[in-house]
Amino acid sequence: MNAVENQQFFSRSLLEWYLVHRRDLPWRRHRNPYYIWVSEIMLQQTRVETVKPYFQRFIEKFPTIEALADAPEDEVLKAWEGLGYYSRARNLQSAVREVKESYGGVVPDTKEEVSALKGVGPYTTGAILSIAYNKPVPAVDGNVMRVLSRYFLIEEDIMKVSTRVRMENLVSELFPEGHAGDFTQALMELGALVCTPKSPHCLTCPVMEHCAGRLEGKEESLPIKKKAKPPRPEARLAALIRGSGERAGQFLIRQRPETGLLARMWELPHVLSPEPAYAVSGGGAGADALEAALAAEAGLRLQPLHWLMEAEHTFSHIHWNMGVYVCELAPGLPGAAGAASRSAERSLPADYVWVDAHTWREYAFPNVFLRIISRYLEDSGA
DNA sequence: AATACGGGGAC
DNA sequence: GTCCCAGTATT
Repeated sequence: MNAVENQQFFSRSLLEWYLVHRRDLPWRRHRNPYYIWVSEIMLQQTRVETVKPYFQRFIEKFPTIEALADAPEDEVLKAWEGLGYYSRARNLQSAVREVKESYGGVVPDTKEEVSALKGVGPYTTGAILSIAYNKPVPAVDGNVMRVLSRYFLIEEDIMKVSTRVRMENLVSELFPEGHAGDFTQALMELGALVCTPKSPHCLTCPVMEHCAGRLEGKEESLPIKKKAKPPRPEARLAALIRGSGERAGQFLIRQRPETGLLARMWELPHVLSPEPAYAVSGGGAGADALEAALAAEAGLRLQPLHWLMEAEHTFSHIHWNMGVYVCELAPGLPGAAGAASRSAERSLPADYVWVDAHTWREYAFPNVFLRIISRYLEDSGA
């Protein structure tokens, strides 16, 4: 069998297999380019099972490009809460607004236009054009790299751009005439269901007999991928600042800046700590450090009351070890008991807001703060 | 080419 | 604990 015959065998077998084994996924029920687009953004670095409920809720809340374009950003972030990589949500809304303004609300169908949209890179460009418009534009993700590296025995580091480009060229040759969308999904579906990262199910694979990786006994060691750097540790101290007097039952949250980590998400006030929480472990040293740092940073005069908990949270590049104290504001300051509280309200930094056991849920928090606040409210019997 | 950017599920 | 997942933007 020559190379061309091998490619034809691969494409035809894979396509046939897909038409039988394709999963019934929410975004596969219609050929709505907006649905495809939303699902592809959500699926970046995120598993299908995680995305399903988010996708359903998101489409219910923002059924059309128009609806998403006109929504407040806060609501979009809230709908994304817990999914991670929140710039995806903000870029998606920004791009949807662009489609509304420049393309009359219709997702464009050329490579140039689609790939120019915010948050849409080479993979998502191919996914939208092939799945929504059945155009033969390659969509090479982790699944596709794994499948191709095994079947065609490609032993290049898949982290390298040059490898992804080689895979894209390969997929372009492999597209079966008139079936671009199904073929794109077939490649990913095989990677998700059969050609899995560990213990691939080769015996049920439709192209096993000509898989070069398996014939060489290398199916478990492919694809080749350089190890990622471990996240750097970062110790932090957080304050659950509860109100007293007429602010009883409330606590203080703040919104993160426009850019960087967890941009525009809400959180409890927290600061970098010289010592990890396990060294502080609820002692006065941590409370003192927190009080001093938050005074310097936000002008808040804290009165730490007691230790709440330790919280660990790992991002891809940072590991937070966070010690959390329950605090109040020193008397005479906003939220504290005392006559001056009304007029002193202005001295709260602009990005700080009081919430209570119900209203806090309207704000979008990263997971680690959802855990901390939930624990606090349980403990306080709210 | 390297790094920033979340979170969770499978082993 | 480790891996890595339907990646993109920025430097």
